[in-house]
Amino acid sequence: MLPPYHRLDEFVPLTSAETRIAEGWTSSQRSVKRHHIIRREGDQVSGVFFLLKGWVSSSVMLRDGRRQIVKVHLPGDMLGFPSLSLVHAGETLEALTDAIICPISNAAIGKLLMDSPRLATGLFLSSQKERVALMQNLSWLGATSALERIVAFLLDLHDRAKSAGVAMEDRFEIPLTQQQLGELLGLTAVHVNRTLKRLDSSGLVERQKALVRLIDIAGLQKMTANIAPIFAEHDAWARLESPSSNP
Amino acid sequence: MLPPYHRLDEFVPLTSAETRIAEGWTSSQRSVKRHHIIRREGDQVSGVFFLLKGWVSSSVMLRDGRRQIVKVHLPGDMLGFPSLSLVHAGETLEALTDAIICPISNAAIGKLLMDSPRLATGLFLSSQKERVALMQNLSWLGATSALERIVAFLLDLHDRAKSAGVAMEDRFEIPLTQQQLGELLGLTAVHVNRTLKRLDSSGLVERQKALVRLIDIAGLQKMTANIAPIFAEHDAWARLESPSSNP
DNA sequence: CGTTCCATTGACGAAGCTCAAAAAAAGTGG
DNA sequence: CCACTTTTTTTGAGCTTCGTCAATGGAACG
Repeated sequence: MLPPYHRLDEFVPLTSAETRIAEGWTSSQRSVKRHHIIRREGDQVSGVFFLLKGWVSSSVMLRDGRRQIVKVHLPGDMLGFPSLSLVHAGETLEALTDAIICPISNAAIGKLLMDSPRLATGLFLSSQKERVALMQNLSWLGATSALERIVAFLLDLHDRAKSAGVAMEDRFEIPLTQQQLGELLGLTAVHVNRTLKRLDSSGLVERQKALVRLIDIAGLQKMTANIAPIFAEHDAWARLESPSSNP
Repeated sequence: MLPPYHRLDEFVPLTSAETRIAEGWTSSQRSVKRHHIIRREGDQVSGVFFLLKGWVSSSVMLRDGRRQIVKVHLPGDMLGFPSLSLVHAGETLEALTDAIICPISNAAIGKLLMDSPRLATGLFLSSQKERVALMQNLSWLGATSALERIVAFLLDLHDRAKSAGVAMEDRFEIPLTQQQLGELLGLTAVHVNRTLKRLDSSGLVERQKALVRLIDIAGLQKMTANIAPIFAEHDAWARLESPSSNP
């Protein structure tokens, strides 16, 4: 059975047969420990994963050892889709916490794309949404200060974590070291630390270990007003009108 | 008829019926002048576009006026797909040169996704490839110097321009102002200028107006050795094995 | 032929990086 | 549960890259 936070029918209502296919993914569950590399950049792409529980990072490595975390995945996310277009994976998937993933083979994805157009459309649109998120992140890295970036990240992640059911109304745990935060935001760990300290002393945020409490969300949002996306309603989505789009 | 540089069957061989659908896209061609805004961020999403001729940029705007160019599109590219997941477009499409685009309606895309699984799979994988490119760009912005970034961009764009048939073996025209280059690479126009001058004087590159000549491609590649993707063969792609994947 | 856009350059300032070290926390084997 | 190691956070000092502001000349364009 799919967890309550699954988002497969976010874009397209599914038939019951299609829902069964999606539920079938969860029949093979794999537990992975924190820090475990689920798939390394360069590995053969044998399929993708559905993230049932836990947090997973997706990152790109540079030859000199630096790396860029490109996405922090939460329960309900699909992992590894970009690499479907490559022979060798272009991203490393690493468990940030103990996690449960459900492997889905290339063949299963291929069959789905051929035989389940509604499900395929859902995955297609969900991938486009990920592209929008990447574009947004790109604009953060390219055009904003460290403080804006960190605040924007906290707010965005908090929203997503709430949707995924892993955050309280005003607080949540972020299983990322400051080093990793830096790799995500394009900053050094030292500068992440200084910026977080500055945030602490502003009184808008409170930290105890990995637990982050957003004391004044409105105040934080004001800080990112300049860099907020102009249009990004996350609650309403286009439907592709088509004669056969209702089950 | 599709231009020779179309890449729709890069991932999946198409049936002749599907090829006809793709060719049908080019039946409605729209000419747009340089600087014309094809679609502005926030506009209703009525469809996508196939870029038949010319260069188009895709950018994200921040409220304070700064903007981030997230992609420079070349002939043969599909434009506007990410926004299919949104009601209001999340990206601005602007013609960098005089261009010819072919509008494709939401309904046509919806029909295609429902009725032409092979074509849909091609679009799906091509979108995943775009995600990989975005991830790569993210790592450039997050973890590299201005010089590395500019050189990496020149090499990457030159490759793509050659594939699209708009570049010679060692030179091509880049219809971007230094301001736009800055918006693409997360730098100020002033710093782009200084860095380009530095490149000039290194003798690896020669510029006359928009015409750029890569004098020593191997030397340039060496400069980006540290930031080159570890795995990124652009000439071999995964096939999703499936009983029905051969026409 | 003036107006506007674009490239170029200089002087200066600031955000963020490097190096280094110490304190705190987390993991580990017995 | 304790000693020990390793990782992570925190802080300081100095430096570099890149940004800001401002001005000039040249090219493009109506």
